[in-house]
Amino acid sequence: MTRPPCCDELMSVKKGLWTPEEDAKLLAYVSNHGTGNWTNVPKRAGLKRCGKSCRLRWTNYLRPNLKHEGFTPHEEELIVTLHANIGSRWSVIASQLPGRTDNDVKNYWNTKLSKRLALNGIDPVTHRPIADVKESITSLQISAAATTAASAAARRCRSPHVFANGDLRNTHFANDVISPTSSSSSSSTASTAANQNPISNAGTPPPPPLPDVDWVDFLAEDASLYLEELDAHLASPAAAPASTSSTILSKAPPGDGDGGFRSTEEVSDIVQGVTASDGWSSFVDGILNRDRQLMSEFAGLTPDLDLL
DNA sequence: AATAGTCGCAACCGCCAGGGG
DNA sequence: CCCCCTGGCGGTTGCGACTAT
Repeated sequence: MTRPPCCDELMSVKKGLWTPEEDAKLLAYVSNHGTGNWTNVPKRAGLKRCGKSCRLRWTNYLRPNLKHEGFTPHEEELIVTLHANIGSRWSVIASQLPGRTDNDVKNYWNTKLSKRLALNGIDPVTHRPIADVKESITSLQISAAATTAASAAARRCRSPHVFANGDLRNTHFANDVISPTSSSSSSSTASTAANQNPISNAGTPPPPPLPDVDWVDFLAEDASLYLEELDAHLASPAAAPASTSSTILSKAPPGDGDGGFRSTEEVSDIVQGVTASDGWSSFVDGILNRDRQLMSEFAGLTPDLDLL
């Protein structure tokens, strides 16, 4: 049943970093024959590499017109904005950044932007202020206490649940052992859940939390890593509300952390909004307004859901 | 100067969708 | 219509470079 490997494992396929000689061979082959039919590329180019590896090397490193310098503030804005609107669709995001690959964008997000968002009081998963998340947790706990009678019915449903407004308030993994070992890993886990199950039960009331394993538990644990910084941030007289901060890391479009799909046209609109904007505030306002408009038009619905 | 810890990037892995036979 | 191959995608890992002690 398992799919055979893309490369003949009997043949000694080299792994790891590419040498300049290998790069030269691949470049020479592609310049002569073009891209495509990657499975035959290693043999024809005289490389002891997997075809997939060749394609990746070309796409992420050797391809012409790739930028290898650092990301500009404008690119950062674009990444954060698009991530807030479409989630971790790195290829879509990268397509809006000339010279950048999805791997570049993904790495930059994972290593820099998500951490900076967290440090500035924005949950990198939902793009909402941590204060809102804290409030959600509190209200959830109150709600949970009042609705324990319904928990038996909810126990039968294993999918993460998201409120119709996009808030990820009550995701649980009844049969999964969630044991976050670091903020980045747990963030990644939550991100995956949020993005792969966007508004999975829109229109239906969220079930109450389960007493055994509740995602809020580890969210709270995870969030605690930077809640102190958030409190300090909010306590500071100079601190602006997170959603109006002039820094890139403070943007928090309301009610949309679901990673719901946006069409190419909508992505382009977002990009144009960033490009046309002469200031972060107007840019943010534009995004927020558009987000509110979309959420009101398609409350609780996403094309992903429509496909189900 | 040596060592441990952290960071960032490159590459790999597994899954999935689309297209062709 | 079905199966298989290929390419694409997102998540994860490995490792070298850098920094702090």
